[in-house]
Amino acid sequence: MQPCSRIFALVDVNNCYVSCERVFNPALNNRPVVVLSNNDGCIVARSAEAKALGIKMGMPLFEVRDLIKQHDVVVMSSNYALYAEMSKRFMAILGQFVGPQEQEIYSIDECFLELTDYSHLFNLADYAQQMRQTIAKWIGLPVCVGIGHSKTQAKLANHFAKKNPAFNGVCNLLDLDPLILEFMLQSLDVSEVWGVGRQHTKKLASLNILNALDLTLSSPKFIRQHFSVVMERTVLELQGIACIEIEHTVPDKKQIISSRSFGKPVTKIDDLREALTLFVLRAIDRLRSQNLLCASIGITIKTSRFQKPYYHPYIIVSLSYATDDRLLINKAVMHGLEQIFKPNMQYKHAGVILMNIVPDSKYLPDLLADHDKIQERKLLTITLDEINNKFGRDAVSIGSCTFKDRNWSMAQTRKSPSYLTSWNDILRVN
DNA sequence: TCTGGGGTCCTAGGACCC
DNA sequence: TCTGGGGTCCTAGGACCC
Repeated sequence: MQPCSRIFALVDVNNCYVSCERVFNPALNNRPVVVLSNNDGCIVARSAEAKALGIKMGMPLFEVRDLIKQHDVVVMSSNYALYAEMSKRFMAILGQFVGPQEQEIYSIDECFLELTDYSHLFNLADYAQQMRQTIAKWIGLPVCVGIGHSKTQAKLANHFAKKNPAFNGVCNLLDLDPLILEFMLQSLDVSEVWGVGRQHTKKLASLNILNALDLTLSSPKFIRQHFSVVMERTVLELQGIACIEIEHTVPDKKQIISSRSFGKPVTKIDDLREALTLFVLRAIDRLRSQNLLCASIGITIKTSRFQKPYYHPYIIVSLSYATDDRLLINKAVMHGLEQIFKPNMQYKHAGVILMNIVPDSKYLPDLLADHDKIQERKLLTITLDEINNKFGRDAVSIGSCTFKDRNWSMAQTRKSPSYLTSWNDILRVN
């Protein structure tokens, strides 16, 4: 074990949504419980008891109706506001165990920690047990912790911690006997590895890579030839070489989706208009809450994918400038809808996607100060007001900037009403 | 009859510019 | 008249994640 190798942990709430419900309703303890998706259509969370009955993640409710009746399974609609609040507290508690740079909120119920600097201060398994106990005591949620030399290893270890009670909720790969680890990897289907989905599982099988050990022992180069850099990284990570960093700050969204399935099929364009208008409002709320603007919008409507013919058109409407204006965006969405709407169809789903997202102009000073932090393509928008206030010049610009050797080059998009040709132009007027 | 919602990244290929 | 290559940008599609 090299002294310089990094150490990561993944902390994960067990059966998150069910566990959150149980905190406020202890009568649910020791009973099979499932939580449903938005339209009460699918199962999105299951208690251990429900899993034991063979109820699978993502199953449509109607397929397990009999099982549910037979075993008196508690069925609940989801309450995302509750889960989000519990998640916030869960993350805050973990924040007391590491520095802000060492914590990544990965999803509502998962948190990566970097523990590299703690291994000489604490026994890491004990430290992880402390986290578990604190979370259990303060907010009543059960969690498991996996520890390894990379995020992928930490994920794997977390899986082991959950499946094998002997670990008592904490699995530290670094402490494991190599032979036992090898056996565990061999017993684990390759599809359980983080980053390996259904399609890749099939392809890996054709290459005779069937379990986690096979993949760990594969040559990264060989894997790169058959897959992409993503899978190559997965192999390296499995081998204990950290390739994926902790993201301690939440990056700006690159797209914001608001979409829903309809309980009953929708046939009239007016009903779609109504639904899409609501989605626009929801999406813009999220856009604004993060001080972002968007410059194009995707509109999608779909018939049931379980029925033929499956009609699922998609259109992108570009705006001439980045905005968060409700009326403007809604108008664009209505326009797009008219392009793709076909009558006599049974629509089951619709959605709005805000794209081409850029920071609100109020971040411009930060961008100026930190411009060497921006390494690659990044959309930069400067509004008319911003230019007037800051630079006293009447200009509007939307464009992609490429950062090269501390010089900005700016390529205007076709849509720009007018544009500045270089970053220096802006600096000069200043 | 009933089948979730919200994201990211990578790659390939075409358009376009110089 | 014919012919080129490097580079960027954009999009679609496919894969993955929770």
